Amino acid sequence: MPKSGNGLSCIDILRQNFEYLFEATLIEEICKSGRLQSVESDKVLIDVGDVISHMPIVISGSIKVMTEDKEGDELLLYYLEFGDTCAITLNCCTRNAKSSIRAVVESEAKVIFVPVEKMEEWMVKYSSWRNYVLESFNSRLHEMIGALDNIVFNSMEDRIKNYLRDKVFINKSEIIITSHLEIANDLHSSRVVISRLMKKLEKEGLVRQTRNKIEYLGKI
DNA sequence: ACATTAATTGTGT
DNA sequence: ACACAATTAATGT
Repeated sequence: MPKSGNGLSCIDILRQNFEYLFEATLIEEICKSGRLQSVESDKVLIDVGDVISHMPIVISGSIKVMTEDKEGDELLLYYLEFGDTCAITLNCCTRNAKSSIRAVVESEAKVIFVPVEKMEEWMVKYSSWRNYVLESFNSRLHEMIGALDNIVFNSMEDRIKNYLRDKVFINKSEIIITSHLEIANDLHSSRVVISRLMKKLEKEGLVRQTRNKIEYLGKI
């Protein structure tokens, strides 16, 4: 029994948002096989090592995707927003491999979960689906390349700035609720380094901060 | 309202 | 990187 949150059925939401992207028959199929779910913040949708049985399509809210190394340190890869789907999931599930990523809900989201078998079936059957999947694969890849050269070529200070800017954008709020420790985990750094740099950014007037809250004062 | 505790943040070495 | 101090939020009495 899928919760739709605001009383809209799955098919209404799909029609509303994907009308011009998918043909009507495909929308019906997605509705039949997929299940719509509202998920609260911090819920872990997919964890490292999980076997993927469903792929997510994000309707609203945002989802944070990261990897984890063997010491348990994380690295933020990219965010998923409206209309996005997770490319790595696609890769994993078609070959029935285990997930190398973790997906956590960043801000309360509505997500449609589609079983893997259907994905493949639709890839052949609907060109709109094929395009959607390939397109999404492509943009995820570009985001990851962006994240990579951010890491390689930018200083930690710039990485924090980018991180804050992204978070403001993704949550559509200048107010960021998070701790220095969380930022450190996301950026694969240490808490002390983040605290020092955040203090500096505060002095420069880019942010104002109180405990667990950062107010972004720069341009977006 | 106050004291206790836990978590977060700041700083010096 | 580590240790510790300072600050703040949460909780119980």
